[in-house]
Amino acid sequence: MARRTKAEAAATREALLDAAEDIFLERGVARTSLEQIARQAGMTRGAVYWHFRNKADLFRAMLDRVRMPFQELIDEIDDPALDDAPLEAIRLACRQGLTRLEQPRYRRVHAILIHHCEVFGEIDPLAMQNEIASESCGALIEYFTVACEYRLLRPDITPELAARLLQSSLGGLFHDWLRNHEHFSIRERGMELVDTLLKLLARER
Amino acid sequence: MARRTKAEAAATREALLDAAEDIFLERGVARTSLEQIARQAGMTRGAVYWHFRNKADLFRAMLDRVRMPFQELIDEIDDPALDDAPLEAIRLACRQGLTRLEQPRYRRVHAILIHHCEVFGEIDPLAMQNEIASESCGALIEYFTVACEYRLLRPDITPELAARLLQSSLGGLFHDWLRNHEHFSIRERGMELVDTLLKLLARER
DNA sequence: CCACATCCATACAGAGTTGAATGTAAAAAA
DNA sequence: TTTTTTACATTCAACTCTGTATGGATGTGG
Repeated sequence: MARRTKAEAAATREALLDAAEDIFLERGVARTSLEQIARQAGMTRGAVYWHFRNKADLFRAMLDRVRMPFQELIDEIDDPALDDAPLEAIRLACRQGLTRLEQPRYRRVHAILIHHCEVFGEIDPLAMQNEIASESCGALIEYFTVACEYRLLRPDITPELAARLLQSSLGGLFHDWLRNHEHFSIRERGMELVDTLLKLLARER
Repeated sequence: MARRTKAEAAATREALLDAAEDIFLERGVARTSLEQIARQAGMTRGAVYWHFRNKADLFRAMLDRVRMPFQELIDEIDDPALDDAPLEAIRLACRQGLTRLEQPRYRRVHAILIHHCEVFGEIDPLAMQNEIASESCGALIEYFTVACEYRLLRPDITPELAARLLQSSLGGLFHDWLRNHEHFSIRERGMELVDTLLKLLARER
């Protein structure tokens, strides 16, 4: 086989990651060999070992394609009016995140991370999930705290409790949806949850 | 090695299942060999293959030790007054389930099922999770429907929405707790969620 | 007390996977 | 153009795990 152009090489790298997503999702991470990934991409294991040190390295690269920090979601909305409307900011951030999750790549990679991989090598998916969860929960608490200071919350609800409620609800819904995404739309049902929860948590007026 | 007494044989079977829980939880299902399980139990693979057909069979046996259907939780409470107080029935059933989850064996096996195993052989953990989820959600909807007929719910909340909200919240909390159970008590925080949600969902009076 | 079934250890063959070594043709650098 | 590097394919040795076959000692039923 001949050497490829730089662009072609980058393309095979992406093809390998695509193939990994496919087979990881189908058979689970542990039970797929690098040979299967290579063949799915029309390559051999030589290509895999050229682009990645081993399976853990490939896995990390796969995850790197779908990072999504919470603050970034807020920034994307980019509406200065949201500084004075924390509950609306939460609502829009959730909408932004839920919408992005509907992109096939995001859904598939998260499904792999949560449902189709165990601890292996230097990779600890549970630690990654913990990072994501605690980061998003921390951001939620901040916004709910502002909402509390603005007297937007019911007086018997603390910001921490509100944040935990919302985060648990979305987390549970997220897990259910990842198990069978064809049954419902995560964006629709997620926003249904968010809207009702925010309505219930908000001070009556 | 000599043949053991019937009771001794049953004990080694349990010891093998205990050992499997230990190592499955530590290294994940896929990466633990039957040899490791046997050695952890002080046996060899011969014992494993005598008591179980293969790893999938052993896995099933491990799960069989912790079945917990929703209706059974209600029955355990056994209070006829609950027929007329569906919201209180839900509350107590949740408390019962959350309490049981704090038993180490239940926690560990569910952690394995949800976070430490992929699809393998004839075993599909996602299908099992789906069964559990849909069963409990169905039961919740029934009780919330009764509550709705009794005018116990806010008029803008449907039974389905209430059930989904509660189930998502508990599911999300459950996942978080399984990832790091030493950070908080599932029973306490779970009941906190349940109580606030039921309070928010109930009709004001 | 005898024969047999049971409970487990040991040994073995086979398959699958990994990582590294080596080969190689073309792209890129000189 | 020549040289070097790149981007893979191919091959090989080592390891691990599985399933099964076999053996042996001892409970257990008759």
